[in-house]
Amino acid sequence: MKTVLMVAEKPSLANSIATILSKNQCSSRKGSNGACNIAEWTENFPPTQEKVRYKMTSVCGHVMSLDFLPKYNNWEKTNPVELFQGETEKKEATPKLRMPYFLSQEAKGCDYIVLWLDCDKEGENICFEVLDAVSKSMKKLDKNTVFRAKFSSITAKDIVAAMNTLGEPDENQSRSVDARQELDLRIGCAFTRFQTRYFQGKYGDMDSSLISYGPCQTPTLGFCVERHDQILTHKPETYYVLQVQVLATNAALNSTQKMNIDWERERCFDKDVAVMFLNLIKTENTARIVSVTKKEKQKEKPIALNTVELMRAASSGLGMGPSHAMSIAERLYTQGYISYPRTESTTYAENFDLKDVLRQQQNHPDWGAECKELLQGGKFAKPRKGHDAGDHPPITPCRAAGRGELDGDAFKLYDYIVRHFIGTVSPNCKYDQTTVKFDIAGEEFTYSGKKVTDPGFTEVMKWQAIPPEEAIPQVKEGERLEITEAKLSERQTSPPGYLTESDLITLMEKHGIGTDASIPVHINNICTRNYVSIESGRRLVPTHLGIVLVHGYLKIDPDLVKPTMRSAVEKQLDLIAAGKADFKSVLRHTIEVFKRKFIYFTTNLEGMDQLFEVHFSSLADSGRPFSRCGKCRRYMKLVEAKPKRLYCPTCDETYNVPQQNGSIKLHQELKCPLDDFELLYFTAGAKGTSFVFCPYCYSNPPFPEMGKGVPCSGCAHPTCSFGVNRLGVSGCVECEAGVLVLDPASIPKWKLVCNKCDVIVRLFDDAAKITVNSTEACNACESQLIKVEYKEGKTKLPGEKLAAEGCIYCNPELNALVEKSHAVMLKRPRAGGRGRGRGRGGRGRGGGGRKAPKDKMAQLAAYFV
DNA sequence: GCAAGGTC
Repeated sequence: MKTVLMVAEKPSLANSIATILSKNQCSSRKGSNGACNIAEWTENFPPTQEKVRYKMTSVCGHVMSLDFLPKYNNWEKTNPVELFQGETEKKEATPKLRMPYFLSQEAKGCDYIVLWLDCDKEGENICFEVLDAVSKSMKKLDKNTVFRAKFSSITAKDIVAAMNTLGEPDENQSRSVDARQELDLRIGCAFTRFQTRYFQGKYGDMDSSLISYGPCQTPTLGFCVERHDQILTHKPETYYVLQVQVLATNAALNSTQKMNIDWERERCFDKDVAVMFLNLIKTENTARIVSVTKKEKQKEKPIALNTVELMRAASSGLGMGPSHAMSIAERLYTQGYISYPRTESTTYAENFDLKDVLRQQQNHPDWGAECKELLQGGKFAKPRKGHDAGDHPPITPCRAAGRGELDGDAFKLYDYIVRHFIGTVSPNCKYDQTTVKFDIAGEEFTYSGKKVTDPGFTEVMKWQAIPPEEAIPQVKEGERLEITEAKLSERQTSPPGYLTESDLITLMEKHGIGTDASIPVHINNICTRNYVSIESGRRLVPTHLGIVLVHGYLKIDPDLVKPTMRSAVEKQLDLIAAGKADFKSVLRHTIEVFKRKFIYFTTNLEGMDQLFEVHFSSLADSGRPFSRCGKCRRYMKLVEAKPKRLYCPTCDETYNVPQQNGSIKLHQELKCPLDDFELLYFTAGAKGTSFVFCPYCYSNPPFPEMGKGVPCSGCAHPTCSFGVNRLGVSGCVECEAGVLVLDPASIPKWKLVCNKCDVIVRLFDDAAKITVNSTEACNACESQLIKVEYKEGKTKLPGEKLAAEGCIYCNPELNALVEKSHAVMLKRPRAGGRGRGRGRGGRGRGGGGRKAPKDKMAQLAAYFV
């Protein structure tokens, strides 16, 4: 029997499609990468009309992603303009998943392949990534063996229809995605590298380690700054409002009611004119009722919920950021509480059982009553028609969850999704609107009120309810009401507020900036890059850095920040997708345009730089004198703003320092024997890691194997008293390559620190002195011997001994005073973590955990022999 | 260390 491999875009879809096509008769197993499932069954294959074995699996989004060749990785050596031509390569998008390998394994011996990727351009592109991965292991790959399934919803009807009308993948659409990837990469990286290096080399207080540019993030920032500018340029204007109060008397009830009526002209900017109107009104004692009208009105219920609306509601109503909301939604989905949360569609599938969803919720303490009312009270109303994007159905609840079942934010979001769903199948909210029109000396005034006749969906979506207003008194046309007060009120026009996150999402959606899945990422980006901060009410307030950047682009080349740029590029890409333009020529032309823009930008940068100068201080004026430079012997300054660094004003050079939280101090005014720079000591507190480092070597490793950002404990210098050759004790008890090195400054909480991972080994508390005997190793385990000395009265050695020398693993007296742990706050615990230390001491021999340290020492020392 | 796009 022949075999058909079928691939969907994500595991959940593979499961749904397999269940539908096999009529729930498939077996299922976990894939070798731990993320994907493989479902199998036997059934007829429409294109060839033969019985085949089906194998349905999936990828997890893109298999590959585009990047530059490694030779372009060095920011110092690569001129950013080269990035418009530099060679690129496709790399595995998520190496951890080993997706190409997984696909090629599963494709072995398969005769046909059916591609069930999402029916959009990205999906089409993933089709070809999949084909590439299986090309070598499938029996044959041609027009007769490769099929593309085109479906518009995940319903049995659609999926079966797609299976019966298989087509072929669309290379043009896929190529348009290739083009987009390449453009985004080249443009983003060129601008980002250029402006990061330029401004970081000049200013010391920008507090941002990366000044990024991107075709989506920059326009997103642009929206926030545009609003900021509107606020700043707003000039308050004084205007005047006529305020009139009349008295309605209800003889039957023997009651009166005061009514503030609204002037039809609303406001007037000229004081003299306003005073004239007031004087005119004052000529009358009564207001004549011209008309009383009552109209039945409706407030429309919502359309079905999609991702963007969910994010908006979460931000404005629940105070949750879009990223946070989506990660919760994802969890609710995988736990089976809601349907797939990433969708553009706002219309339910025709055969979707809406009432069944209501039935699931009808016993819920919070909204069960409303569900019953819809089901049994005959109030159920057909949902409004929205948009069908052909991707996934709208977001709906899948099963009932009690308040205690989900934690705080998860329940809040779930609560919203359920209420929104119930709202969509509820009647509209109906109310009567009564409007009373008045005439006073020829000027028109109105008073209106709403009275709810049927709350409809607002019963369950309470925040949408029409607030109860004062009832309209029983008044009649022609009646005259006494004017009890008439005055002029002086007010001022006020600026708009800063953009709310919800406004921003709307703007992004409107201009096609990002997609439902990437909108939260772009918003996150502009926050973490320190371009905007989120203030109360989730409003986005741009920082100095964000404002200066956008103003700079506007000065030099507004295209760089305008939202229209993205859509212009997408139009070009659509030509490729439609087969109307050649991939290569569109790409070449667009790259050329942006390269010119880039060159123009870099040669006209003074425009932007002038703005930076106003807001930021030069490197020379930043930081405090700290340690001596090895080249000029003068003091360098420690700049604390991100990225933390040392700057030598004399040499005009900067040097990297550790970026982790912790403190940096001078290390006993000692110098690196290689370059004469003063040594520094970094410590993340008593429980954290600590090490000695040379600021020059830290940025410019003296030995190729040392790498950047390596402290003295990783330095193979043969005689320096801080190198691994003098302070190294043994191989790390956990990681492969690390060596445990004595921290010579850790007195009295002595510790060994791994020079590769976050293991620390605390030993000999309160000892006065600890030294590593770098010439003598333990016969049994090959660790270097350690000598410990205590002051009188402090010793913990047996028999009140004041000093001892031996192996800290094999000598039981010493081993008893050794304790292993992890440095806190530096790394997250490893996945599937191997516990936090194994209690007292690394065990002696035979534990199998420790590696022979001597080889490593020998390797390092070999450099100098 | 850069982008944006999928998704886990």
